Amino acid sequence: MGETTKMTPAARRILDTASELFYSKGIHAVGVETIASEAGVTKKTLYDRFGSKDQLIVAYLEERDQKWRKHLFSCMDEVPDDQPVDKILRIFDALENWMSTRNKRGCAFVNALAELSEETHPGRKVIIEEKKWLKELFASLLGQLQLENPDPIAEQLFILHEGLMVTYSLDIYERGTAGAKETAHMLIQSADYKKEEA
Amino acid sequence: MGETTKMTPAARRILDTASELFYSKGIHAVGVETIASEAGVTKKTLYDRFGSKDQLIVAYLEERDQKWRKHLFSCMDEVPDDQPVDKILRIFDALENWMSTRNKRGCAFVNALAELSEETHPGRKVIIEEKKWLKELFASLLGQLQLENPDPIAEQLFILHEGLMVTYSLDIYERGTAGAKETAHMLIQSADYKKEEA
DNA sequence: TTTCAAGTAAACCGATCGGTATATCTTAAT
DNA sequence: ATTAAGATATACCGATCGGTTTACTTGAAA
Repeated sequence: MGETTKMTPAARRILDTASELFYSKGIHAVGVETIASEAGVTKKTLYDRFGSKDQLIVAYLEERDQKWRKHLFSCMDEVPDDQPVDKILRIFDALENWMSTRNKRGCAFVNALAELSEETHPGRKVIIEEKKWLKELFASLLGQLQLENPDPIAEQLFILHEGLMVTYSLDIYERGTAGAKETAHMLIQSADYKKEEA
Repeated sequence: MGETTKMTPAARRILDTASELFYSKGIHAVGVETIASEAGVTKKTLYDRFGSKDQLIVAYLEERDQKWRKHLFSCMDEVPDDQPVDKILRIFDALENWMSTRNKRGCAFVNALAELSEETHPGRKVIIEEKKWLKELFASLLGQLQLENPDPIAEQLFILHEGLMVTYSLDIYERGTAGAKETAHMLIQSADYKKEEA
């Protein structure tokens, strides 16, 4: 199910239903029978459109990845391109908004990775690529500053981001993501700038 | 299965087998039949000792919690009680050691929480208590310093810890936990100390 | 007007799920 | 010597798992 592929109305309903159930109940805990009936569709239609449960899982992960990136960019687009520090901090704003609306059960990718233990499952690649992409996003934004060595800082920002995401569902924070944003700011400020001479 | 309860040899084998399988394959992906046969035990013995799969899951989580705390304390005990900063940093050493030996698939508690979606499942309490306990451990160690407001820092250390743990299995770090330890140190140093006057 | 993709309805498949039942054996404590 | 706990072996239970099959209907494009 490629990025620009138009889905049939039934396929759309199936994927929407599966996405919600996979995230809220877990992948293995939800059967195809349940998905089909909740979507108001027969099992045959589900298999005609998606081929197998595994492929439906992959479609779920790919679409969630797309939606998250889109949300992220729409938040970051509000800050001008020549202010990379603010853009980085905006990622944490985007996360807060994302979590409070459609992320009550932690990180969908981390959760899915916990269930997809088979090394060869195609869903794993989607997940790992998503994580690498985010880490690289931090790195490329830091790269716009004149930092001596942006990668270690990008790594810490990424860890901070992931930690915040997985622990958010524990409901133990009073200040939301504000604290993490301050930590992120501190991390950026702690970096050494390139020496201009030579 | 309380902390000091002596298990029968069969029960011991069952729990060991279940722990390894639950962690490596996921909870829902492993059936009681598999656990019993891998442990060299009949299903009846499993049910005689643990009552149900859910109770076996709880025993798994409780024991893993105990082992982790034991490991943590044995690492922290090597640094004197009057050096709380080093004790905090030692938590990150303990984490590195723990992860490289028995944590190749991320955080067992986060993974289990992803699969236990039912709000009433007794395993959820074990997990959430474990996370709260760790956050409080950071807070109490910071409390030994004369900090103005230790809780927000404890929160950030906790997020850092969790982020490192869940992302470790992605195999994208070259320096292991060293970077996170530096971030932790920076966080502690950033805190304001209590004003001595008044 | 024909054709074809998209859909419904419902039965069916072997395998596995968590859990129970019955009957027998071994071993250590009373 | 007797009892009771811990264990084995094995068959069984209804329910659900992912997936397939056959037959029929609908709607829009060629």
